[in-house]
Amino acid sequence: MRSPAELTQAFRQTGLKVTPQRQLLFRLLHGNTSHPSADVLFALASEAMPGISLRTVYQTLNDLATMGELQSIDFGTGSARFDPNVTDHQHAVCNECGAVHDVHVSRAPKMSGLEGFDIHDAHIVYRGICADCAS
Amino acid sequence: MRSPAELTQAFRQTGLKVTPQRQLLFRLLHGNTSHPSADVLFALASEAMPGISLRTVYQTLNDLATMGELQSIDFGTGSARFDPNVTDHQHAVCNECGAVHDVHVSRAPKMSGLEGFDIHDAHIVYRGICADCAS
DNA sequence: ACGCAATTCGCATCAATTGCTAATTAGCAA
DNA sequence: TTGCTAATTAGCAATTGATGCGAATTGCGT
Repeated sequence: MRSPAELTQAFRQTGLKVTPQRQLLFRLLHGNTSHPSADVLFALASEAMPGISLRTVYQTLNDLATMGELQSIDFGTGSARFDPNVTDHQHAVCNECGAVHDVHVSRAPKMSGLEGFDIHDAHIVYRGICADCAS
Repeated sequence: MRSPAELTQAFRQTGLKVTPQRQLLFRLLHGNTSHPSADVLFALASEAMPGISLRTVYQTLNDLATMGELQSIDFGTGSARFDPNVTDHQHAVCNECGAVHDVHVSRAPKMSGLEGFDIHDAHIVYRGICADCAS
């Protein structure tokens, strides 16, 4: 995801308006590696801006996802997680605390057993116990 | 997942009863590689047994999952998919028709960038266009 | 500063799944 | 075979994450 300043330009160029609510979400998401859910972002946003609507949080997240500025990922944890890191990477999910960490793999593994499938992308999810929960 | 006959034994040994509804689901699931949702299974079951409850389908699927006879997988398609194949394999999901295919990878790729994470398992989801939809 | 289209926000709605419970039934034992 | 008892069924209510809707508000180009 680009910086709040760059997003402001991008939104206006697309015909979208830049409201205080959106600016706040830009700031909360930029450089955020915690893979927050909409609920968590709503809680964070509410601290800085009491009265902001959960509906607006969803709206802005969807706009950002549509623009390719962040990706919405379903880890099966009940609610979607949002990741402003759209570069090539994978995820490790802790079975204990639910935290999602960014990881990298050398290269995408080849699959076999299916002819003629045109692969667009591959997502890998590692599950286990993170360092914090192991101690 | 084991055969309907073997499951019958396993259920009784666990103190669970083997009802006609469950026997039907055993048959519908055994050897099934279509990764059906609860809804689809309910539709199939309803053909053979009109009046069967969706609640019962969920109940039996949960029982089977608890016993390790099948796995419930969330591909982010809105509803859980059920896979009676519990051997080591991965999945390819068609972005066009939503079909889920079983695939295999030579070995799980090593991840880097996260120290002290104890990996229990890794799931890989390939997304793209299947052979049928490409033509 | 104006005007219009975009946005906000609260509420209703939706879809997938689970909770609850009265009526039924499987399966063991006599 | 019969009876007993705990498990199961089925229908409906409830729950949760997310979206549709619409009136009031507000960005922002002119």
